[in-house]
Amino acid sequence: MPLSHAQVVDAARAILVRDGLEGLSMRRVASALEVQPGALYHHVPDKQTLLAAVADRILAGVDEPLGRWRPAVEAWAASLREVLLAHRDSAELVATARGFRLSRHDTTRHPATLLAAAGLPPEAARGAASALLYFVLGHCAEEQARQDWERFHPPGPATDADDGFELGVGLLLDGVAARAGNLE
Amino acid sequence: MPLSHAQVVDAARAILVRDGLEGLSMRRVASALEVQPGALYHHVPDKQTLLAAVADRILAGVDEPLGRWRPAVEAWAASLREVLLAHRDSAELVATARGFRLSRHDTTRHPATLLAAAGLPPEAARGAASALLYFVLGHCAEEQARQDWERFHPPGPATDADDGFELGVGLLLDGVAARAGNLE
DNA sequence: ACCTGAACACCGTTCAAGT
DNA sequence: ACCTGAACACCGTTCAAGT
Repeated sequence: MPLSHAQVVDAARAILVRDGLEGLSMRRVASALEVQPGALYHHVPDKQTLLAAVADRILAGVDEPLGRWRPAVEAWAASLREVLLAHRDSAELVATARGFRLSRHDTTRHPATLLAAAGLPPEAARGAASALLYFVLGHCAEEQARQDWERFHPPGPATDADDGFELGVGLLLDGVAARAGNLE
Repeated sequence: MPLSHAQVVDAARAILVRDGLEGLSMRRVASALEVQPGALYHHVPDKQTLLAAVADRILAGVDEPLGRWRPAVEAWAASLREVLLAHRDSAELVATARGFRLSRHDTTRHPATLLAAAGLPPEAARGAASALLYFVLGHCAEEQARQDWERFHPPGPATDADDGFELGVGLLLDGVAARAGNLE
């Protein structure tokens, strides 16, 4: 039975979760699938595209809640964070993959829609959704870098990551509320 | 005349600006200095530490403006963006180097001080400063990824990056204003 | 102390040859 | 079409040996 594209992406995702981003090499994906490295290139054009596919697969698990704009956006942000924290190093992976411009997944589409419904002009809604995404990625990358660090080093001083997360989202949404016409 | 730590960091920074982050290898730094790769390890323990030193050197150029909190924080954010945009791929470099936890530079110290003076409790001031940093890094990483892309591909649809930047900073600072006691 | 020369254990990617 | 085997052009890092 020949290898499929989905199997390659899945194997890569499994290695990411087990060994982290720095352990995710084409050769290790190949060896996990018991295949020669060159065989991967029948299913994926290069490593960048494979990483983008892994990022898309992870992001596919993010909820797209509806309802009153503020709780819905807060739930979206919380779901994004939850999905990222469930996959080691995925915040950095997603940030990196965004740079390649090879993603199919449009991460900001849903929050931008919610913010436009709140009364923000389309341009501002997209901008605010991007700002939210940057904050969540930056915050989760920091959390995951700390987790990676503490795999091999003694834990540093405890910090409440949840509080910091809610603060950042809250500040941005307060800013939105101040500018949005429709406060329902 | 023997090589110095500063020369190694400078050579690395020059290669970053010319060739980008993916072109920045220990072997290229060595060959720019007309030295064998192994020679670098007398001045730097490993590549991660070198990257962190380059990031610190770049961030040393960021202004630390004083005065009324809101214009001062806006000026800090604008200066950070300016410094990042002047060094190819530096937003991604700084984000990556932060993950190593090898930096001497405390990027959020100054804005956190300004925000505390604005009336935010110390914990919230640090959180808001981090949120600002995440936004600036994310926004600049996106700008620089686009610049890298357009080195070899036709330009995509024009977007106004300045507007997006001011929007993000404005949303966060509106949120701060809503929570800060001292509005001077 | 500082550097060379050479090696070690890896990378991503390509490609003729086989089935 | 799909994979193997083998190669190519790179990596980061280490270390005996020289000065």
